Amino acid sequence: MASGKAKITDVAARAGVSIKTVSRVMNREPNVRADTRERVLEATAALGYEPNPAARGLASRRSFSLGLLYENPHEFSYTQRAFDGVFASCTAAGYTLLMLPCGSEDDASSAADSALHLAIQARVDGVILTAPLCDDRKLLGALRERDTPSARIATATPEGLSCTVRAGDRDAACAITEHLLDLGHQRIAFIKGDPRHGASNERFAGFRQGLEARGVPLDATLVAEGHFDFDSGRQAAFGLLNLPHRPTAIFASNDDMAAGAIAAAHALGLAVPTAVSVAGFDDSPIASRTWPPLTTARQPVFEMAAAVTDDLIAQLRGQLDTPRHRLFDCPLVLRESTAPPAAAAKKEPLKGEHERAERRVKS
Amino acid sequence: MASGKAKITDVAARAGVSIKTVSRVMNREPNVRADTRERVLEATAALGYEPNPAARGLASRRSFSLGLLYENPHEFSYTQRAFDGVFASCTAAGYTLLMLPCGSEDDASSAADSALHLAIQARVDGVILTAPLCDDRKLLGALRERDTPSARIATATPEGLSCTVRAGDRDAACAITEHLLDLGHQRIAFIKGDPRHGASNERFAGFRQGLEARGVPLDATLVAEGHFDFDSGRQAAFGLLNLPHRPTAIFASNDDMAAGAIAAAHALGLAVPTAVSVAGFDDSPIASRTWPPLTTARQPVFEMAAAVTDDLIAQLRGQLDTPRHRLFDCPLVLRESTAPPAAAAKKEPLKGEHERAERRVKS
DNA sequence: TAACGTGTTGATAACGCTGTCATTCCAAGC
DNA sequence: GCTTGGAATGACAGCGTTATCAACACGTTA
Repeated sequence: MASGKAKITDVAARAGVSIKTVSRVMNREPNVRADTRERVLEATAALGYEPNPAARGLASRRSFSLGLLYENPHEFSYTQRAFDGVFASCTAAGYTLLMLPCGSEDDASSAADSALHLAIQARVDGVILTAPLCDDRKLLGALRERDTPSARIATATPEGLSCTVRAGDRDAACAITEHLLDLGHQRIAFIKGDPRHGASNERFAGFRQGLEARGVPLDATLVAEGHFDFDSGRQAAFGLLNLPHRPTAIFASNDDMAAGAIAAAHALGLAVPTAVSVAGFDDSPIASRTWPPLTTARQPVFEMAAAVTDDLIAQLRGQLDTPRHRLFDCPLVLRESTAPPAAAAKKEPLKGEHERAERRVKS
Repeated sequence: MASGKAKITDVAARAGVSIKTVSRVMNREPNVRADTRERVLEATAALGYEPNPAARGLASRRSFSLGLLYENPHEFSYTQRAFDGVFASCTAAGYTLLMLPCGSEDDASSAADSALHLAIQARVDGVILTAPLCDDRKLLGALRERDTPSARIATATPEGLSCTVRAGDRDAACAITEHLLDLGHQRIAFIKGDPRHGASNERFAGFRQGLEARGVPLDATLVAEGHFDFDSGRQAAFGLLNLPHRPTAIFASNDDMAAGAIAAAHALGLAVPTAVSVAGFDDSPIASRTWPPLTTARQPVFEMAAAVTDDLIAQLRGQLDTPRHRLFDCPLVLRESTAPPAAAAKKEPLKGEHERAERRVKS
């Protein structure tokens, strides 16, 4: 209730115990009699006592804070969702969280450098790395050298001493591909993601796996490069949709690129999904903001981030002897951007759009 | 170069000075001879010395960190953009930054409480408040009580002891309205924002001002309530576009709602901008990801956040005697979601769309 | 009864830095 | 040469907590 200026000696005096006992209570250490603990808690409440984190950090050589390292994110909502998950776990465990953006534009080495500098300067107890930082060998080596525990989100190498979490990218990409095949699509284009992300390879592998399972050959002309951002998705889709024999479906390996593909289709006067189906990946906020909303696979970023943070904190507390490697499923999310290919699509793509629009007006 | 374990005594020994002199150099204090400073800097570099923030904080009674308080943001990219700006200024000034999300869903009082708790626990030197937290009287009062300096982004009350920054919402909204009027629109609908945000009133005021300047009466049936999020924008637009005598343009008071309005128009088979023009506000990332991309007003969130952070830090350093209140212009961004009203729009809205699409195919 | 173990508590020394104040240095003025 | 004053530097005491280790209380066993 009172001003936040009480210190541990005040609490100790009021509770009639030594400061060490107060410290024990605050840190939930064992071997404190129940009634003593009660008295101390009463005193802390009455005085509005909050331990001074600087003093705690200095004496214990820990900072009780973690750093979340990320590169300038391509898909701008991913970091936010990861942050929310990490923050939730940090708060529950009494840790504070620092977001540590790392310049990326230029070269990857500078990203690693700035990451390190930030982490060292902030003296965090551990860091959480998002893709593609989590697979940067130089950065990982430097962290190991400094004995900074780390956890990795969406890594390509789910192994080693640090806890990791990743999504079942391959299976989900395979499921999306099969969904498109089930709808009757035979010419399915794929837009790859940033090759530095481990997920990119996995998703492409899932796409190929899905085709193979159905005996549909991979057409290399229908595979385009992208970088997980809207513009690269739009560019790639323009190229694909201008092909002499264009695809009836585009599977972009994330939602931001899928949104770009939709924009490209619109710009070309091709209705989605009537003339061309589009699928994404992640179920990020933009997936439900496009028109039509995107069929995608839901990557549970919040849950993944929270889980791996729990693991890292457990590791810091010595409650985890061997690192844990988690895998989360990405359930298919069916929305309106995918549909069976129109038989007449190649000849009169606009017919479908017109009919569809009319059908919906005043709905 | 070396391990990050060097302490100030090591540096002092190597440089042949006292620890106090090292401290002076590290803190850029005056009255250190140039060659002494050089020797110290050489030693810090050689030893890879990084001051221990906990010890610094304990001794100086400062944390060298700021907190960025925000509510569960309606428009998910705003916080990220603000964060980037605040972070840039913090880094430049040697401060670290804590993001402090405050639960909001339920009641506003709990948001203020959780905000306070976070800020106190983290012992930040100051906090930066985003809307609508920045106008929460209870929160502001509690901060003042605890002598926690604050800065406010997008406040409705640009006054008082804390530095503030806001956008010229009214003027920009007026400019957008005039843009629509200039295109020939007479029936312009407006979707209001979350009433707890000061910007909501300002933008609505700007809309009315624009109409008034041109002598167009305000039609109350064309004003809908929204909450700055996609869904409320879509809902509101559905209502407006289903009106017997529907508007030819919709001005949504932020981009997320405008994206919702576009989705509603698409769902009703109304082409944008041929059958209905849509304008947003903010120029957030989604503004360039919709189809068609949004005409909007660019709110320079990064610059605003960076500027107010600079001001707060200057205040903390005692370099600013009276609080500074900044105002940033929001330039109009013309994209493809606005166009002159189609003469035939009311009778055959789909005609325009069809033609437009055909004209664009293979472009 | 004495010795022992276990659970509980406290006295005191760090932790690595900054603030305060004393001291030294050195050039300028008499 | 001696004094003076401001610039440069250092000695040392905290800052508020945790860690270490000693001390104590109390029930159990020999």
